[in-house]
Amino acid sequence: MSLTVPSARRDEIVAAARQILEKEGPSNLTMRALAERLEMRAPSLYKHVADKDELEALLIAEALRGMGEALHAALEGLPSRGSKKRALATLARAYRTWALAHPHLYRLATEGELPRALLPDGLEAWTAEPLVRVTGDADRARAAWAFAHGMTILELDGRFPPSADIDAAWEAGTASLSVA
Amino acid sequence: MSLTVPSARRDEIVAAARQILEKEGPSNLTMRALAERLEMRAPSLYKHVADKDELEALLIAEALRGMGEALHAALEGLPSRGSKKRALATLARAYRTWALAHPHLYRLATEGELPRALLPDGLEAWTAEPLVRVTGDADRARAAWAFAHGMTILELDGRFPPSADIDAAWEAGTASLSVA
DNA sequence: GTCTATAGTGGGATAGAC
DNA sequence: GTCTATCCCACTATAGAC
Repeated sequence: MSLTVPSARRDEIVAAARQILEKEGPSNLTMRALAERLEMRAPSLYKHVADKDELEALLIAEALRGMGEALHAALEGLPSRGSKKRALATLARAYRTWALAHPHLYRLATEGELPRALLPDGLEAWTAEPLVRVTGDADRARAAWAFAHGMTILELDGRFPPSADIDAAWEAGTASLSVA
Repeated sequence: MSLTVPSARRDEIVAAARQILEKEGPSNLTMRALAERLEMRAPSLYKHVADKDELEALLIAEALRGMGEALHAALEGLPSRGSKKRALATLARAYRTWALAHPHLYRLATEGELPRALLPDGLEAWTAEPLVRVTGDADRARAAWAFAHGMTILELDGRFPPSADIDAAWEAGTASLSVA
């Protein structure tokens, strides 16, 4: 099965996989369960998708598009000559909101190695673009991304104690991280 | 098998498990492989360890102790009235160095849920203590921890492009994150 | 405390007929 | 493009003898 031949059936498969992933978590996303939801037999899936890795790459691409849309949209609502610090906080809020709304998709797209060879060209960079624009510098963008990802994944993993004021920690970070 | 009954044999099992984990990664740490390394049969392991979860908790405890030692030691070498900013950078270096030296152990201890019920009381707090001391505040400590964990896990996962100047990103973050 | 034997579960993937 | 049949893999964990 070649990589990028589009097909309506395949889109249905990816949509179903996404539903399973988002609602039941990664351990329940098996080729068998996916086939069952589509009312077909598992071996038939392999006529549409090379293997599970390809399927996951298609989901990761959806995640990157979704996150990218959220981040680009967050910046659009802002005055173009406004405070960069404020823009960073806005971006951070959009990032966290998207991740908490799609925790399994967020994890899939941000944990472990990224199967770059299976992703559309330029998608990764497009997703990250708003952050680079606000920080004005690749090093600061990476620092800000690391902070946001760290906060997000630690929250998703239940690493902060119940008493922790997570909003305040985000605030402490975005207020002090340097921007352009 | 009760939780905290110490035993020499169990220490050997944990040590062997750690070797496998560190050298061959988590997917190769199976009860079978562990038994094989110890020249015994897998079922015999269950006389010493309740199950794999308990074994992993013992490894996580080792990781937290190791990281904690590295962080406490890093602060000891510093003048007690020196710059907090400088202390934060020192701590960050120690954190990163430890993680890169023990990537699989680092992942085990920082990814996913922490099995707090199976860990020694106070260990988690002791590991984090140096960071709280330097930032002087729980919110800032969490922000700094999120930054450090984000940088580390993104580096371990190969998320930064080869062209990225990871040292510079660390520097950008630690220089701007606020301290006491 | 070690063994043998094995249960029980689940997964990804392929061959070949229709 | 779908099916049936099946393979092959791997793992955790238990029962019961010694």
